[in-house]
Amino acid sequence: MGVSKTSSYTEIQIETASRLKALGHPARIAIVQFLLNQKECICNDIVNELPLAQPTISQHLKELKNAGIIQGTIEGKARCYCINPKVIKDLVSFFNSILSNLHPEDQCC
Amino acid sequence: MGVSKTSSYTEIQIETASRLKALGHPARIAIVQFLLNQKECICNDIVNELPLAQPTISQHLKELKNAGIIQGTIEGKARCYCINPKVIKDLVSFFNSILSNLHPEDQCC
DNA sequence: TTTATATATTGCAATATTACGATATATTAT
DNA sequence: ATAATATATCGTAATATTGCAATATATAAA
Repeated sequence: MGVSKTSSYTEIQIETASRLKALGHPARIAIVQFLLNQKECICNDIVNELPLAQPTISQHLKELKNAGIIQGTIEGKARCYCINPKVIKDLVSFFNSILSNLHPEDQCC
Repeated sequence: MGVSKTSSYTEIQIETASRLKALGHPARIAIVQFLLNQKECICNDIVNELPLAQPTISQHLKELKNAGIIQGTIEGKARCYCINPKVIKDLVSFFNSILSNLHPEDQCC
């Protein structure tokens, strides 16, 4: 993605961006929404649900995991992924703090 | 970003992903946070605030604008950017709906 | 032990992103 | 008209992302 200057951003800015970036792809949004509806959440099920090959799904799951959006446990030959509520709560807080810092009377456009 | 299969995602998934992607970069998070503290929000001010050249800031602003995160009006030789509250509210709803669809008792990890 | 099943990793091609210098455009000031 | 200021656009190099076939790994079944 070109030369990224991460040096002068805060840890929180970098972490938030990384989480939002992880969710910034339709396939990964779809994966998260699919996981919401599953008790048993196994990669192979997702492969049947999305128009993507198994390695691609696996890669997307890895990115969601690296960003902390999902967690996974090994269950025999299967994996069980689920959503990490804390990260989602953090993101709600992030956007709510944007909303509460908006001053409509100051808006110039 | 390689061959992206957008065909079989819903409009909402695509739109949400596009907005989150726009916010998925520390510079753009920083820009949004900077705009929150400004009445007069002019690109040149941001250039002095961030470690990025003017064309790069301009490009990031364009991406935020394309994703609907910010709006801009022309004020003489300056631009006035501000945040679009509706999009932020939509994102809060998106994450809240994830939270409300999480069933802790079903979590397998 | 062989086979089937589920997922991960590797390698690679196509494409997107990031950043910036140079330059264009457009407004304001002189 | 000319110069100064503010922002946008173009072109391009460096790097990241996306997707998949091929293959590896690891568990379970026969």
